[in-house]
Amino acid sequence: MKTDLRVMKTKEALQEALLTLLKNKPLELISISELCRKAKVNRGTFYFHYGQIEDLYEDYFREIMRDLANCYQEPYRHVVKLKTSELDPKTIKVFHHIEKYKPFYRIVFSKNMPLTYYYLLFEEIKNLFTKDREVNYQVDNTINSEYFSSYQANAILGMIIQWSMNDFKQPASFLNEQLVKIINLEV
Amino acid sequence: MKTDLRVMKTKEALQEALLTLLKNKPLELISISELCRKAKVNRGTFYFHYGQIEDLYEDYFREIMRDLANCYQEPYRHVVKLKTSELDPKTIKVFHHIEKYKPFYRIVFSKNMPLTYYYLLFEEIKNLFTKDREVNYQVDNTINSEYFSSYQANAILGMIIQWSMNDFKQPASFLNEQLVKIINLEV
DNA sequence: TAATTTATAGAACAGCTGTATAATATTTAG
DNA sequence: CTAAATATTATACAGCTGTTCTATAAATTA
Repeated sequence: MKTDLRVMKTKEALQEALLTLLKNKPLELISISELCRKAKVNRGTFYFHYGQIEDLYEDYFREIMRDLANCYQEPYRHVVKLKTSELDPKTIKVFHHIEKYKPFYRIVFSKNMPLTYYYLLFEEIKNLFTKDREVNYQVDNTINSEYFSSYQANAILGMIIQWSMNDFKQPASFLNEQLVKIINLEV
Repeated sequence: MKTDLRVMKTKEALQEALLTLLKNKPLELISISELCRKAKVNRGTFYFHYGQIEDLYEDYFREIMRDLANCYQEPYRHVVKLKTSELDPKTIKVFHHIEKYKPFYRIVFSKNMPLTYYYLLFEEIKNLFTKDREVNYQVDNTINSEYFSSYQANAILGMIIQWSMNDFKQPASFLNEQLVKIINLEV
């Protein structure tokens, strides 16, 4: 029981229409009606597959998340045991990933976007931290690892939020340097 | 030129109607029409003052932010020079503040809420960190203080996000302990 | 290929949105 | 207290939303 060809065709049409419309206006200003007109898909059909435009956007989102996962794994391909103090800024690729998909993240971090996307991003980065810790080192076992990952992941997201507020003006390399300095800071 | 009495009356009516409606359904399900019917205010009048329901909600929001500011300042009333390693978990009050306004924050952190509120919270906490640093200690001056504050503020928000995902089950004191442990962790 | 399943189109409906205008009521300022 | 300023109401309108229904087209399966 494979995916129905009709469904694929419909979804592709909607995807493409969305990306086209996104070139001219932000996500929150695109109506379902407009999208369907553009895609030549009946509005009822849209509702058959999705609930809101955001759900459609999510497909695109997940694709980019895959790229993020790859980017983040990067440092571990070079160094076996990771000590932050010797971590080369260049080996962290998260900020470069963001820079690469700048127009996309501009949307994700815009004020009107629902928290959903932020949470997806959060979960993605959190998982990477959790995985990292399992592989590379142990911490004080009275520390709850769920909260620890959340702390770390969102700290980085904090820098990214700030970066987006600065309209991504600084180069990714600058963010990297700052991150390494902050992590190595004695408290 | 004081605030027009009519305006005050209208805004109060809308505020009250909103809080009433919020008892039965989440913010995103409350329509402007419904709100105005409840408040006995003309829909046009609503648009005269606000753009969306969220703008109305923001008044309420700012009130709670004031409480947060007070809570956070708390530790500095006891200790003059703050060293995290000796910071008593009990002296940090942020988590208690969240716990106190649990129903409110449940809304703020729900998936459909726009990022706006998150950003307001973020700015609030960030400012407190910035102020703290100005008063209490200096850091490596090659570290950009804007990004450093963002890192720290959002790290705490990360724990709060996780907490909200756990439906605020753990007591605030647990979050406090975890935070102190994490901060004092040698990297 | 034929029968069955399932996606899509088209149309209709009540309710919401955002905007605009004119008439009216309330408030403020002189 | 009066005149000017301004907030509120009532009404209307085009367009969007979410849902439901029937007929039709397309794909899967046996």
